[in-house]
Amino acid sequence: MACIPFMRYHKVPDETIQRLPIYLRGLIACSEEGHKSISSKDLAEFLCVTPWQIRKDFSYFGDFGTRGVGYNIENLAKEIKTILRLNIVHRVALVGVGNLGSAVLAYPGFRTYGLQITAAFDSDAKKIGKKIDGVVIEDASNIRSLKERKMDLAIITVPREAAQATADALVKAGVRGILKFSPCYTTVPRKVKVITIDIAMDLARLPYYMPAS
Amino acid sequence: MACIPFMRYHKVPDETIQRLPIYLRGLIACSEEGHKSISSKDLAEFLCVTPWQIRKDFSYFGDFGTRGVGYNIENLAKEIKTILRLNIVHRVALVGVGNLGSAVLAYPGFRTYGLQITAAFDSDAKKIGKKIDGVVIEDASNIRSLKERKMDLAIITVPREAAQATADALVKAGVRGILKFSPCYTTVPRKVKVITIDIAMDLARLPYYMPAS
DNA sequence: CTATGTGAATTTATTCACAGCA
DNA sequence: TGCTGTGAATAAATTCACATAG
Repeated sequence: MACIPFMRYHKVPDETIQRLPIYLRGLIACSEEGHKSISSKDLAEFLCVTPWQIRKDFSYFGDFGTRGVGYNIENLAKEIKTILRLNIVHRVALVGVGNLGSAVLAYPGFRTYGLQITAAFDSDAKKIGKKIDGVVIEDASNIRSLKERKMDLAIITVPREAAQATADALVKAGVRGILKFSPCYTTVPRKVKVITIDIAMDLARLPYYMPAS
Repeated sequence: MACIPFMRYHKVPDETIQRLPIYLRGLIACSEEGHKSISSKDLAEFLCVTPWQIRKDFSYFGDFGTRGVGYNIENLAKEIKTILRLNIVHRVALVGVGNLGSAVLAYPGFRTYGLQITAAFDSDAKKIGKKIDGVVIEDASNIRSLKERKMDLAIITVPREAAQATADALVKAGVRGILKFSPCYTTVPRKVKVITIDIAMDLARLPYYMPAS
């Protein structure tokens, strides 16, 4: 009950957490179109989901709307940010400045959520000291400095073989959230959350849905 | 019943389909370690899932194991590939050769699943004709040629604003499976499957799981 | 005796229907 | 009256327990 803020009586499904950033993205888009208020019905239509799904998801955390009216967009966005702990700016470290790592480093989409990559590491001596998108590449052995730099979020874009060692180093440096692009399982302490994006795997399940040509 | 091959009486959960590539990845890894046969218990341990989950997932499609023994790795891998329609090599088109697109173009992980990017498109005249990872960048207007080139899988790595138009062009060219990195919803005909990878969104839900520092 | 395959039980998530408030 | 918030009903996925085959 007490360990997660804003949680009400019921346990929050992980699916709900996955949907919150979608809602946030939608609200920000609506806000940019100049709207101040929106009903669950309209937001649902905009995002191609159902109104009751939206209302149920919010109900786990509090009463954010006004009956008969709808939701104040700015306020609701702020509430979601607070739930997701995105109400503060997070500085993120990236390990593995190869093709994919460089692209992620330059990816503009993080700003929407108040996330910014402010450190990059690689083990290739030729890359150390170079600057990509304003971030100086440091030697991988410097990962340990993340503790005193108070950075606890990281992105892993190293080859599969190096993923476990990288995760170990990050955990040792106090990192507690990892977004990993390496296609493998990685063992971490219970308190550390790892989310894996496996690009090839996602592409690989597309043909299943495509009836024979 | 008839439209999806290998399906048995029960409806197959989408979660099962999402897990099949994980099993495949694990089997390939085991095979490379020289193993010929494996039990659901050992495979489960290796992949950090449960044995009954694995057995249940396979049971939707057929009897692939031998009671008292386990599964023949090579055979099971072949069965999964057939289910996912990965038993043939798929040629994939990529649209949007920016930072992320270039990285995806050079990504080595697709080979595991018999997927290869053999066409790349961009609307920036300065990029047309250049070669990245052996693939010549073509003008986006050439997307229409995908029909006669018999390519029905595509990756979208264009900015959000261009995603819908790109998807429209791809669908018009006969593409029926799309892996999209653009963070937005895209409308496509029912028969077309879109899988979205939203990098920022995945990073954005990490802080939720991290107890206050 | 071992490990699969699967109906049944359980748990979990989604959908509904409507009470309750502006 | 309109739209939220939520317990109850439904649907779905996971887990279990055991019959079955090698």
